[in-house]
Amino acid sequence: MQPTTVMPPMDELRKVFREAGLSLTHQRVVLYRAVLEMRSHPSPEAIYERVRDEIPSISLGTVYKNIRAFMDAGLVREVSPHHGTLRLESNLEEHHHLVCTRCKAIVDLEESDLEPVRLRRELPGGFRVDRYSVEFRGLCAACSAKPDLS
Amino acid sequence: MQPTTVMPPMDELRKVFREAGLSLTHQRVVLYRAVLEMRSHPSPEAIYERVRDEIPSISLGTVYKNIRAFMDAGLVREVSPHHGTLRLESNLEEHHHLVCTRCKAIVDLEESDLEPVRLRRELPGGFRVDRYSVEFRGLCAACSAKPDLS
DNA sequence: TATTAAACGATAATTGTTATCGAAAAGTCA
DNA sequence: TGACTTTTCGATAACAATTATCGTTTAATA
Ligand SMILES: [Mn+2]
Ligand SMILES: [Mn+2]
Ligand SMILES: [Zn+2]
Ligand SMILES: [Zn+2]
Repeated sequence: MQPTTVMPPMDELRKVFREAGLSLTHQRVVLYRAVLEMRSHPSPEAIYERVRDEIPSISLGTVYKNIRAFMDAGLVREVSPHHGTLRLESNLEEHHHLVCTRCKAIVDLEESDLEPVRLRRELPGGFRVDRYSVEFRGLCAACSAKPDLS
Repeated sequence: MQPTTVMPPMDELRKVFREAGLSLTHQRVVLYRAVLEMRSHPSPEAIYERVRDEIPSISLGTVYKNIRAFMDAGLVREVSPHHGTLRLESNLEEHHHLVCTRCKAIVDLEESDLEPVRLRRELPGGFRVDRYSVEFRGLCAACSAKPDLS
């Protein structure tokens, strides 16, 4: 059972946006609700398609701009810190990763560096697992030394 | 200590490429060796920069083509299956992912679905971890039903 | 070495994303 | 509420990462 994300009512949304420093527009409300409802980790395109039912005149640029605003405000995240460019893996051994979210560095962690991951239940509906790996996200030494020039 | 990737000598390379169905070209040899040496999970651009020292006339297109060929042959992999496009995460709880490498579907796994991940050693040099998550890669039910139309 | 198939380099095309800008809507405060 | 200021919107241009095209060069085969 998924943790039920209650769809925030209008006055709750007003507060959320206020605290995020985002003024409340119709497009934003519809976009935010759409993203919260879609539990499929949607792409900008997928959100665009979905939201066009409600606001046919909305522009793809507006979708991107607001997604970015939501991310900057911490209302949503991106699934992968490497979505911008392909990164190659030449280490074919089973292993794990340490990922710096600032400089995008990726460092290997040997499989033997951690205890084997153990599932407590069956995986949902017939998913066939090839491999798994653990991703530790954070800041590398160099990046956490530098000031947060956001 | 990293598992030392021995740089394959020429006759070993000849065999690797033969088995992968790739004819042996100078560009390929240099590219493959570069990727194996670079343990930083390099981007195509980074590989390009590196290889230009040895083959100044090489084209970025050739880098992309051969990376693709290496991936198709299973000689290297891509770090993230979602590097093509941004995917949004609206579930701010700690959780994990089931990822279908065919259709790119991403399904949440609750934190409580697996035993906590435990490290056996200290993390290398001052890395500060914000969060971690486990990614299970494989084929979803729908995709593993369908034939492999590659 | 001649023939054939595959790969290369240059460059055009595509795709995902961001920037620009005038018009429209939202925030502010009397 | 209305005048004024600030922000956002939609349209579209610009960019960046990646793939496709194509004539030339190189490798595989015998
Ligand atoms: Mn790795
Ligand atoms: Mn998720
Ligand atoms: Zn870093
Ligand atoms: Zn699938």
